[in-house]
Amino acid sequence: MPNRLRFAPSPTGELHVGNARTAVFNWLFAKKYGGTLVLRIEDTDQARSDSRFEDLICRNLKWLGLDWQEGPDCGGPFGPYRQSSRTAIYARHALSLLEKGAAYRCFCSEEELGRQAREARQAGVTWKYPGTCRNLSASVVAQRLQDSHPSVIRLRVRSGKVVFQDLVHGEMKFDSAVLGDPILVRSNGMPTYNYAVVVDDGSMKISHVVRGDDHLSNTPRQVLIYEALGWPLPVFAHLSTILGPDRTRLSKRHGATSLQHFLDLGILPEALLNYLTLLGWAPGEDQDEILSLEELVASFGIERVSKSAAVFDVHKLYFFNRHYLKECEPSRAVEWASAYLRREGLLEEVNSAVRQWVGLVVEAFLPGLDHLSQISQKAPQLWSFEAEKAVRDEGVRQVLSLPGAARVVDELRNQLSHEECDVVREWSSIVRSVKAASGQKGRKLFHPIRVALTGKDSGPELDKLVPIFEGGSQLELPHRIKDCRARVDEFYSAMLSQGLIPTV
RNA sequence: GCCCUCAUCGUCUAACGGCUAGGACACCACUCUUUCAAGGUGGCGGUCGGGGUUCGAUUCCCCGUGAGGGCGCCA
Repeated sequence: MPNRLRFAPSPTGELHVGNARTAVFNWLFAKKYGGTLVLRIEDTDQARSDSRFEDLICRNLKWLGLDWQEGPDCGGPFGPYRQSSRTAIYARHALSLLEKGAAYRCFCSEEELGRQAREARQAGVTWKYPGTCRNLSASVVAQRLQDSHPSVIRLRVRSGKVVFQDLVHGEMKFDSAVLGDPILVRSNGMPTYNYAVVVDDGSMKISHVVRGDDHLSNTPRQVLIYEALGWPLPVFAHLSTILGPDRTRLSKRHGATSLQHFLDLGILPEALLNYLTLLGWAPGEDQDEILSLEELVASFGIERVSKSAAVFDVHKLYFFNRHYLKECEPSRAVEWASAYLRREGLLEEVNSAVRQWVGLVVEAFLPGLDHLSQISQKAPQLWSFEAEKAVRDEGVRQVLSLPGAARVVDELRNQLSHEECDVVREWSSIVRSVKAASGQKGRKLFHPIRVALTGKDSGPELDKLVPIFEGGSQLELPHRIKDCRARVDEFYSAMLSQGLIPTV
């Protein structure tokens, strides 16, 4: 029998990393052991479902690098793949259960049952459906239906143990005595979740149900529905929950949790995929944790999946992202970075000259970035050079108090003042000349140069910044970038006005 | 309240019942460097508590404790 896996999100919001991880494990399972992955949209909650989210979820999954063989977008032999278009199927099977006597109609009112449940809870007693309508005679049922008395369809739960196999937890055994007869079909004719999944998984011939362990307690109920339908049980694999740093279920209040959010942040999909896989799974003794898509598939094994809940640690995600950012094709980072800079209004038209220049910017700032959107915090310093303000900065002042600092700035200004000098090409010889003329070397040489050029006491390497300043000053940008000469001149004047240049 | 699940450094995890409980992230220190990063080297740090079984328990069993989930005409 071929392996058939499924991922079944509800289109009620953006795809959460917890659900994405479930999708990843399903996908890995299908790739590793060979199998078909089915995407099914669980949109029976009409009030909260929105096709906009369905579209977004699909796009985000593809962005992560996942693919599926059957689904609402690509069709397949077991469709339709949206629960909202499967109501006839649910109704048909419900009818057959009714005929078999495996299910029955219940006319108890929602209010009455709700009242009982509340009272029981207050009294501290466990409540389950008492089975009032379990054994109504056929004529009574017919009469009430005739009177259009509203009714639901309930499963007739058998007594005894319920057993199923779970690849993560092993054999699971439950006593059906704690279960009340669950509702299969609501009074409005819509199926309940537990019933719809079973009908879908069964009729789509799903062989392995890999999902979150929040469904573990519902599984016995579902197993009984499989039994009633006379269908073979799939093998289950219940994945542990992902928690926030406070050890509660990861949710919106923990901040960034959706795939779309990480995409916007400038997290590379391969980094997120690698991290998500490592949440609740480890490749084994002494194996590197940095794993490509192919390596992940090769070393994955469902039997190594952890049973305990895992805390989502954004620092480790950033670690992977830094790694993949350094490895990634430069053009990819440049495209992405350009988008961020355009959003900040720092770029307009991105032609090939601009693109080349952004390449330099990315190369200069990349080593310090956790995620690419940080470029929009770092890069603006290329534009915002204010010498007057800079010389009042404490860090800068400290640099300028180094012996010979003023001399270095003065010499640098002299060197840059030659009309026909190509600053980028001659940068190292300019530095050499400043060094010779000022008699300074090491930090006493480079530090003053840095502050005069950038107005800051730290930042990317000067060798990388100089081409960025010079190149940037030649480009048609929304805001002009000052070249080295303008910077040093300005800085020198500011020093003069602050009395930082000793008069000789 | 009842039912279910889970429990190794701060976090993610590894360890046929048997080496000094291993690795990764984070953190700290050192190193490299013109600075901040990045890189390199090293360090700190853990088997939830109590009972058993055993020559020997992180591992098996029981009892606590803690955490998460389920008990809906939500998914």
